[in-house]
Amino acid sequence: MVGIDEVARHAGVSTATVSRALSGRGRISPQTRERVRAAAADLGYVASAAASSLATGRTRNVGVLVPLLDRWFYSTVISAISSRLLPHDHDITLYNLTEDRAQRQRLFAQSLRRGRVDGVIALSRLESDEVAELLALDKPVVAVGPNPLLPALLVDDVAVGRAATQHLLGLGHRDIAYIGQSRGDESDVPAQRHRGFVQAMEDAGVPLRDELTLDGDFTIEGGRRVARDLLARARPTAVFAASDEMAVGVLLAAQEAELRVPGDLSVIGVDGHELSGVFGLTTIDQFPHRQGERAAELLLAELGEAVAAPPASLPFELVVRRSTAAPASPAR
Amino acid sequence: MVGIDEVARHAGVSTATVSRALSGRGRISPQTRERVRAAAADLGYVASAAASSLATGRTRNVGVLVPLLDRWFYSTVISAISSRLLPHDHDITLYNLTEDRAQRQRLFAQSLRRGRVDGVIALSRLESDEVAELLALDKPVVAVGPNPLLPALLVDDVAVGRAATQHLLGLGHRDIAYIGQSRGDESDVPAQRHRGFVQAMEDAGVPLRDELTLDGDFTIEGGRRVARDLLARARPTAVFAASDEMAVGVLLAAQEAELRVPGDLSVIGVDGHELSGVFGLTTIDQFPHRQGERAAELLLAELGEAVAAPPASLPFELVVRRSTAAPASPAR
DNA sequence: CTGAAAGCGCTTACAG
DNA sequence: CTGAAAGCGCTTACAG
Repeated sequence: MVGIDEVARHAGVSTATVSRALSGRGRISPQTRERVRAAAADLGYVASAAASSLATGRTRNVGVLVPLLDRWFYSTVISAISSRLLPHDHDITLYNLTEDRAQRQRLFAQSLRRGRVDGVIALSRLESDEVAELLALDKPVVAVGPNPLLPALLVDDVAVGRAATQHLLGLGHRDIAYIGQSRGDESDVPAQRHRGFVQAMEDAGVPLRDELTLDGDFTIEGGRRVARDLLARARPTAVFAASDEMAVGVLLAAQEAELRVPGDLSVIGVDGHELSGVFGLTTIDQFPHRQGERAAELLLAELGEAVAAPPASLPFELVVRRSTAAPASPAR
Repeated sequence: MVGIDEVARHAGVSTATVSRALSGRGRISPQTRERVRAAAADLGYVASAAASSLATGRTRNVGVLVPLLDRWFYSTVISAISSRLLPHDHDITLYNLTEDRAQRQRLFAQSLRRGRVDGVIALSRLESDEVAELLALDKPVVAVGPNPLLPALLVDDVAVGRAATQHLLGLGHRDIAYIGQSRGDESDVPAQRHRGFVQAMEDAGVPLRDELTLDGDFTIEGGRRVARDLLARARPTAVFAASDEMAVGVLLAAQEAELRVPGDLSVIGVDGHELSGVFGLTTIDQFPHRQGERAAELLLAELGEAVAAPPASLPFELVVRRSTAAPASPAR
């Protein structure tokens, strides 16, 4: 690889001048700048990342902490982050956080402290000691999704749960089952969506029934399994699944049970997952791509690379497709 | 961040000794090593990536070139790469290659030449000028999937196509439709799978019928659209879709057409996509997770971080589920 | 506007 | 086994 000295020699200037010409920092005459640029282009010179980051303290690299790389939501967000960072010439290094505490410990104690990143975007939910280590880095951090103690980009998931439920209530449903996830604490996304469900039901004066609240672990299979059980023993007219993947599972279970959707059963999900379109699933879209873009913009702003976007809660939107309709009127 | 000087002072040694004690390179007395380690641990010292990579020329970082981050196959492979690299203390920086030629150009001409990576894993198909720039880096490169001119990890996709077709032929099918993708050159995965299909049909002496060879663009929607058309005008007893996503689309189209699977129509896909299990789809699993692991291992070997795995073609395997069966015997 | 020189924080021959 | 010192390739006050 050609270094800055060679460029300096070719352009007949000092390395200081080369650096200034190429970085745009500091005053320099237009002619000199051009001469240097030409020489650099000729030689195919690109400044070494290690050397310039050692000299400046900046890496132009962002760390992204992700729990599961091969999940649609996360890969969509990462893709969006990448697309926003690229124009600002920032790279992404990916840190896959497993459940393995020791491994995570090493990530925070070692990897992140090597100074390889200028800032961090956390898609993973972090433990409080991890948050402490992260903040000790003294670098900008942006979280996507609830992450106590960290500046986070949030969707109002209580409102999301309410909106989904109100859609069903508005269609005339009263026997509504809820499929979510019970473990995790109160600030979790699943818990928030459930709270919205409860609020909407209570507001509508519809009594909650325990046997219609289920745990589907946020996968297609989980949704299907739970719905299979449910439909074998109860006949709700509608199901609100707290994720599109679970909702697709419900659709499959309904089909197995020979129930028509939405004739016999309405189903609504949450996410705006790519599968929701395929299955004609009504959903609350939470625009994960936009979440990634916003996270990247926020971080760039904190890094002084862009102007700060106005802080705002993340948007969501009801997308009505063919999986929801008014309940069949009872035989009269 | 605390630097090496501080550790040296605390341990009462020179920075050279600290470096040796921590890196394990060079001879050092056990006592000194321990003293240094203790001091480093106390102070929470971690060597700066920029400084040590400037000094050694090694970054302990691997670049991964990916065409589409939010596609199951790629995110699965990346996840596997990450899991293999982590134990060797190597990070991943992600380069998302879009279709935008100018952007790609900048990636190869600038980003990759900054010296931020020790090697590259290419999941994207590269143009020949891009390959040239990549090789000019003079760093280890491993490609996953066909990539002319690059050392590549390959599944024998002709054999895959043959295996899928032979499964259907073996069940007694003769009217077999093929859904793939026609654009792209001969070394492409789609073209290879198609060749396998053709070979198996010819070997079995079953004439090929043009009207049963279709283009489904490798998405669920594409597979569905094409299968809808197909089933409206022809009645193959089986469909071989060159990807699981297209095969799922076929399943959905069959359902719309009120055809039973496998009673009226057998369907086989390729990939081992997570959806194949959900839909009971017979498929040829190509173990993408293993592909990522192998790619990482190969690269680590070239970087001198591990012993070379024996080079071998990547495995695949027929997974029979409930979407394939013998054709219904014609009414007698 | 430009250059000489110090400095960023490590690593590693070289000497001892 | 250990240390002093040079060097990795940039950037940036400081002087002029």
